[in-house]
Amino acid sequence: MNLITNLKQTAADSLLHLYQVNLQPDQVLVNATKPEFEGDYTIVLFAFVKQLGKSPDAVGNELGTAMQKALPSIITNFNIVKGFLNFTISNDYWLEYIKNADAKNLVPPTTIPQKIMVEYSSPNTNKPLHLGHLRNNFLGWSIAEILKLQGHEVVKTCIVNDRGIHICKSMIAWQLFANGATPSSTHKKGDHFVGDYYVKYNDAFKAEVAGLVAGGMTQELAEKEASIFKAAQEMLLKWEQGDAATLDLWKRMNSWVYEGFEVTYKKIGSDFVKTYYESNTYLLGKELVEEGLTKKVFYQKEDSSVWIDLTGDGLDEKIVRRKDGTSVYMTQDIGLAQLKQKEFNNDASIYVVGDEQNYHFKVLKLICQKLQLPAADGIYHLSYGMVELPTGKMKSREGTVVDADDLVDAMIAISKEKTEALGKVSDFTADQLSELYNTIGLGALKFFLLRVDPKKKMIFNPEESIDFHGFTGPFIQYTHARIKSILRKTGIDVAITNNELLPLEKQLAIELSTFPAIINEAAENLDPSKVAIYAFNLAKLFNTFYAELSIANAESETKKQVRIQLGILTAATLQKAMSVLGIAVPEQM
RNA sequence: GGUUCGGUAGCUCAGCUGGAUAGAGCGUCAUCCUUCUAAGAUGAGGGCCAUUGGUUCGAAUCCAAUCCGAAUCACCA
Repeated sequence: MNLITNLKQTAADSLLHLYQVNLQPDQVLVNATKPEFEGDYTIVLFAFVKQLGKSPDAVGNELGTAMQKALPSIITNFNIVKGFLNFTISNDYWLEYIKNADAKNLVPPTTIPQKIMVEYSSPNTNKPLHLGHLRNNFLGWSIAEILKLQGHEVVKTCIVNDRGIHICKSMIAWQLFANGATPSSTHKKGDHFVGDYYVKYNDAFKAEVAGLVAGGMTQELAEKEASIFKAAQEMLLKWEQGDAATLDLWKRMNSWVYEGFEVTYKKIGSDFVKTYYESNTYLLGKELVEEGLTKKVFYQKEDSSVWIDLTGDGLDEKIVRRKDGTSVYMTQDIGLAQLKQKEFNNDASIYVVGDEQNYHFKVLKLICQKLQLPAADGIYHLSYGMVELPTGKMKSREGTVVDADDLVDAMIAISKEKTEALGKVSDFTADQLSELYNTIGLGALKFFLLRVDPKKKMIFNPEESIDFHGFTGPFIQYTHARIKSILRKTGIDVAITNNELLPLEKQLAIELSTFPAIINEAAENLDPSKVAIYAFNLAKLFNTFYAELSIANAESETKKQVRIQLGILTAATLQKAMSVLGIAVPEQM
């Protein structure tokens, strides 16, 4: 049992015994003691003082005495300051912790493992990935790894938006302007190649509309009448009718895009167990509409369109089938949820999707629950805020989109520059160097995007490059490399003997011991930033430790042994924490 | 207009299941490399925690109202 849980439980037991008050252990507030006071952990007494009608000092004394008696090997001392009961934890307790902690198994597996699906990335096949996709990918990948670390089985999936009018737009533009050019004939990455034609479509569209407006048409009408737009609409119709030539072109252009995505995913480390394509799933959910009508979850209007009334749940009415019998987005998603459930039988399903779709996922979950689909209660929306520029939202039409490939390459280039300037890796081979630059560049980028609470929107300023100092990935990578450098010199065979721990040694042990709780918190809140913040605090603490105390040249052999073990545990914890963020830590940098 | 989310240091963010003097990083200034990696450490400076009221022994944290910003309320996905 971890120490804080133990203290809470003991406090609850003691209170019951002393005063016959029945409290849940979680109702007892146990905090780390503020550094300016003596002790390690603090119980706030005010909560019970009132119902007991005693003074805080009296309660503190009685509770402190009882708890010390109950945990004689753990609590060595206590004091009371203004309603705060401070406990000092025994040296031996922490020494035992340091001795027994297993660097290879830092997080105990959950007792109730589940099968959890994480859907993330969801690219469109008409343009390359951008900064927003990076946040999505890193979040999805990370939350999957956090759940895995807890012992859950995780299925990573991706839904590709590969059909619709926007895809037809790049297809039309390619027909009109490409002259048969391909990614290989132009030496362009496939997704960028297709993206360029999407831009070309928009330019041509805009020009045509401007011409029509100049000829006296209203803007609105011109947008509908533009021939290039009509061509795209026609193409969508042909696609839906299964026209062979259209499907050929569609497949061909999509395959270019997938080749490009493949490169990017490989570089940033995204992987999926199963990829769903909207072209296969967009007709799903039709039977569910029938089922919903039978169950009277849905109802039909006079025009024969089908709706669900969610006004009782504080939401609006929502259409689930058009009057022409076709599905809408919501219907597809219900159908896809059912399909995923059938194929993988998952207990829970996490959707990593931007916060603009909060309403959609609220409705999705509600409808699935009302239809009594299995695991409907296990639907979670990991909603994240947009990445914005100092000038506001990124807009592809205005060319203010930060391209994923460009950004990743820029980060790697910067890490190369900085590493060369420091000149600490002269013994590396060319391959090792390029791997190191990747590790550091991507580490900086991933950490930058993951260190912020996902649900908050964040601002990225392309003018200021992402930092490599302070609260950053490279800082933590550096701390890891630093520890490894020491351990290469000292060796890692340790024998811990009786020993007094110095404050910094103890502090480090305490910080290390909270890692499993941090992973839990991150998993419960679907929030990798908790792990990022923890890794930073641990690295910072180690660096203070490093500046104050020598490991290799410790005052005594017993001290040296303890510090080597602390080094091993810190390095392992940093490595593990960073690994669930998708960030590798180098041995040397 | 309804709903949801946000407003904390010059900037980017923690803290929000109420607790002791509100924390980091960047930036600014100062100090520390003949001793384990200075991508580091130490210190200084910087705050009406949007505003106003309420609950409480105690409020950045909970409640209410107001102001500002964003998203959404599509038979687009």
